[in-house]
Amino acid sequence: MAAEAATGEAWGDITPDAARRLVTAAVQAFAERGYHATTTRDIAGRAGMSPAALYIHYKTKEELLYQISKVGHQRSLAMLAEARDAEGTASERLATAVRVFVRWHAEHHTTGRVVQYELGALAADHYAEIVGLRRQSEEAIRSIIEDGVDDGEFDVPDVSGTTLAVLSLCIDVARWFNPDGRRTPDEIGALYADLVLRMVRQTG
Amino acid sequence: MAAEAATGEAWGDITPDAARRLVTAAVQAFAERGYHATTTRDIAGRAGMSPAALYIHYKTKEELLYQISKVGHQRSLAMLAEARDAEGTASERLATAVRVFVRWHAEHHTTGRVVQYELGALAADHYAEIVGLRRQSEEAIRSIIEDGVDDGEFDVPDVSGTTLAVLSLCIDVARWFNPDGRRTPDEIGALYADLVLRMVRQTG
DNA sequence: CGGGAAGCTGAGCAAGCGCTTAGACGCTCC
DNA sequence: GGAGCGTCTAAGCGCTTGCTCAGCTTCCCG
Repeated sequence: MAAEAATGEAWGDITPDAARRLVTAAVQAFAERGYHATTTRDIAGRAGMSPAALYIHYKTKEELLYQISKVGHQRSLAMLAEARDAEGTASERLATAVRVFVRWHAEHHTTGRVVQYELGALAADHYAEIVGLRRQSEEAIRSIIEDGVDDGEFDVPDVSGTTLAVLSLCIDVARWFNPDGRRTPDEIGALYADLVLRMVRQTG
Repeated sequence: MAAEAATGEAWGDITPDAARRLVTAAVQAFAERGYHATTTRDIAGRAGMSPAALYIHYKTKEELLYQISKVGHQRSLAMLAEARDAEGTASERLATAVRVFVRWHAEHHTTGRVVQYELGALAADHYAEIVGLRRQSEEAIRSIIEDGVDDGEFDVPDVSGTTLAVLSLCIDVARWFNPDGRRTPDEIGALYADLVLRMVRQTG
């Protein structure tokens, strides 16, 4: 319910209405079963239309995945870039980046699952484009960590390895997060921000 | 090459020869394309036989996935349980657990990808069995962290949340690890053991 | 040498797939 | 009022899928 509301909410700016219904239906189906196990008949059915209607709005099933993947990655990148460019110390900016990124992957864990784990089903040219967006996200995190090292706030022997680990930790939230579980997205965001700061800060 | 050798090596005790070839072929195919996108014809072809020969050794395609998943999870659990039961401080045992677990997910990243990310394709009863093994793995990590807290070595406000984060961090290595990349499995294991200790240790 | 199990193949079946087509509906605009 | 357009459906095409089966070979055991 909350999850479904969130799924819909994130795609509010897609028009016409039928196209938006198709995208949200596809997100849910892809997240539950995976791209390859999802049929176009299933997507159309969830959106309340016949199988053929899908092809009026999207040329192929893969184009639906591309749309979802592109929008999701653009949003991720925007969040991380905003945290990087904000005022404040490197610790504050890193904590914000992790908190926001993790919270998004928990709240929108269906979208996150598709965005992060169904990349391999994209066509070659679409895949290349998405990989570009991912590299920019990685650069945003790395840049904050480098600032912290330069300022003497952080003690990080392996900057790119730690960047990878931080991103990996945040992303994997989409895989295991359960909306019926004990923790809210806010709580997980706060916990992870704390854990990441411990990973990079000057040791005692 | 190294990766393929590792893929084969991990399944050395399966007989007869044809069954082992099928399993290693299935691991590679599932890891590359995912379970649903892999055809039984592809698996049989990689193992050097006709599509029909697969069904002499395994009743269904899902049974192949189950076999891979079960053996992989049993090995994971054995590694973590051994680290839990070893001599030494909680710090030493946690570092060993992470180092070994991460190294395995890097060395056997094809197997790891299948084991960790294709669970959802298992039949309901097989899935339930695997979930039991996963819970035991989680308990092993949690137990080491609890020991560290009791001994005053660790400062962990949220034990189960941190346990989840540690496991998640290790598991996700299978997703991003690239054998042609700069880092060896040993190096990643050492880096991650250090990062995890920083997450749990008393802050100075 | 003979018989039966085990391993394997070529051919193919039923079902389900992504996607297309022909045609009908309702809307706007002149 | 009817032409034109965007939206949608029922039907179905061509293909691939997981899986089966009759029959062939190979090898062990007496």
